[in-house]
This record gives sequence, structure tokens and C-alpha cells, in this order.
Amino acid sequence: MPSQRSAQRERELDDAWELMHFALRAVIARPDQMLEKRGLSRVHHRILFFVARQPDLSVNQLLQVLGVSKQALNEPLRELYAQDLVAFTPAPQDRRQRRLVLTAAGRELERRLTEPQRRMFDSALGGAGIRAETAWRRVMQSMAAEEMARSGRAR
Amino acid sequence: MPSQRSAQRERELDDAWELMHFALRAVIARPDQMLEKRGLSRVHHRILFFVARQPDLSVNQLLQVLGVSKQALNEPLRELYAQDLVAFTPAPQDRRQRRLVLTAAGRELERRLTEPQRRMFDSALGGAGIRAETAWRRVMQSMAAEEMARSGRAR
DNA sequence: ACTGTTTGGTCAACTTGCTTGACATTATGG
DNA sequence: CCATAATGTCAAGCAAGTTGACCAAACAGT
Repeated sequence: MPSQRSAQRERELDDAWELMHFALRAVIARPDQMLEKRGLSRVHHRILFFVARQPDLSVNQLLQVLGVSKQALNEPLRELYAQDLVAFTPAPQDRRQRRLVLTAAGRELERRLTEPQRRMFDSALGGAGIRAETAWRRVMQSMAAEEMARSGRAR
Repeated sequence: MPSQRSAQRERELDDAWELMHFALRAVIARPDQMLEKRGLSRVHHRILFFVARQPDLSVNQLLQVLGVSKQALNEPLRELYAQDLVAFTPAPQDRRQRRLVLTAAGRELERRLTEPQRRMFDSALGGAGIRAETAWRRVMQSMAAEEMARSGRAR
């Protein structure tokens, strides 16, 4: 069952995947360095990032988004709490739920950590022009859609 | 030192990063399932992928590309050899170097593993049109360039 | 021919970041 | 009052990486 694709096209698709591979590595690199100095890890950043973007997230929602077990989330979360970077408030209607928010210090740190990434995206997307940017988003959207739905990310 | 960016732009950049995040997860998902059934892991796939794309790679080159220690590479590589998926040939000029190539079975497996990913890229890129595809590549290229240079990927 | 360097392999000890399982707590809702 | 849901926590274990140390073979320069 060989596909209908040309060998040439095959190469182009593999190039695309390789491109994404290295782009990801580049985006990750800087924040990882900064995190290490603080004794934090990538999970901490992911938590800060998603909570910054969607405050009052519940723990369960965050689990869905991150795609890890609650045990894996628990410790990093406690550390962030201990360092006064995130805070909890019980949900008004259901006091079992803990709504996650960032403290001022948490927002500050999140900004610092994510800034290099924003810079990269800004330069890459902005530098390519408006039309290229929307094209880029359309392509990514098409690849990510299913997975985002599964994680409960509305669009 | 707050940046010059608007809050609106900030959100768009974060959206882009999130998009990439989930796209990656989507691309990875299928092959990971297949690998698990064979008792192989993601590294094995990465080895197969890169050796398929650039046969006669030396071990050191592969290390650069994958960005892991030689100890981390060694075992998976041995397993692939034991399963007759990769083969070694001494480099003609320097017999210390082992040039890596895929066996027929290796090429076959690599095709099967990478196929779902190629399909995703083909559908996402192809579906967006030629101009969108080149735009997408330009953006990714801009983000990945440095990292690819560091890994010795010519462009 | 000697020597130092490079390529690669291997053993060992350790760390990190998860996993699953089991169980406890508290709040909710009927 | 009771089943269920949201969350926390302890424990054991595993996967995949790390660093360090050491070894052999092949090469390159003197």
C-alpha cells in the first residue's frame, strides 16, 4: 500500500516535520535555562502559562490541558503555592473546586519566562507579514484542532 | 522593562505558542501508540527518521542532531541493530566512524511510523494552499534556523 | 615507531519526571 | 444520609535521561 505521493512531496513533508522539531527546541531552550536557575522545571512554566492565560481554572481542567496525572501535577503546584506564585480560591458555587490564579509575583515570573518565546513568535510571525501569519495559524490550527478539543480548549 | 507590545498582540503570540504545543502533541500521538506495541520508544523513531533522511550519518552527527548523550543513544541503537532495522558500515576514509543506514526492514518500519505524520502535514499544508504552505515554512524556518545550525543541519 | 587525539562503546550510579494504585478529605446533590 | 465528585497524598516503580570513568580501535603528526 504505497501512497500516491511523490518522493519529492514526501521529502517536503519530512522537511516540515523536521522544521517543527527544531523550532520547538528553539522555543523551549531559553525558558528552560531560566527555570533551571530557579530550581523549577518545565511543568512549572506550563502551569504558570496556562493559568495566566485562563485564570480561575480548576485543577481538573488544568490536568486536562497539561495531559498529566494529578499526582504529577500536585507537587509542582504545591511548590508554586509555597513560593507564593499561585493562589487558590474556592469556587463560589462548588467549594470543592480550587480555582487557580497567579499572584503578582506569579504573573511577573510568567512574563519573564514566556517573554523569550513571545519574542521569537513576534519576530518570526511579524517578520513574515500579516498574510503569512494568518496562513501559519490556519495550518497549525488544522493540525492542533482535534487535540485541543480533547483538552477542552475552546476555540 | 515592559515591552512595546499591545496586550492584544501578547495574546495572539501566546495563542500561537499554544497552537504549536497542541499541534506537536497531535503529530506525536499516533506513532507513539505504534511504537509502544513494538516495545520501542520515541528515540527509536527519531533515529529511524533521521537516518532514513540522511543515510551514512555517523554516530557523532546523529548525536548532534538528536541532542542527547552518547550513552542515551547507545542502547536504542543497539536494539535497532539487534532487530536488524539499522546496519553499520565503516566509513571508507576513516574506519573508526560507523556510518548508519537503514535495512529494508528499517525503511519499511520508518515509513509506517512516519506515515501518520506525513498525512497530517500533507492535509494541513496542502489544504491551506501553496502560498500558505510556503508562508508556513518561512515562519518555521525563521524560528528553527539557529537551532538547526547548531545541530549541523545544512539548509 | 611513538604518542596523543578522535570515534565510539560500555558499565555504573544517579536524577527527573512521570506512572499506577490505594486511600483520605471534603463538598455536593439527591 | 448516602453515593458521587474534586482534590490531596503516600508509596512503589519505571522510563529515559544524565555524568563520570574507563577502554579499544583507528588515525595523524612528528
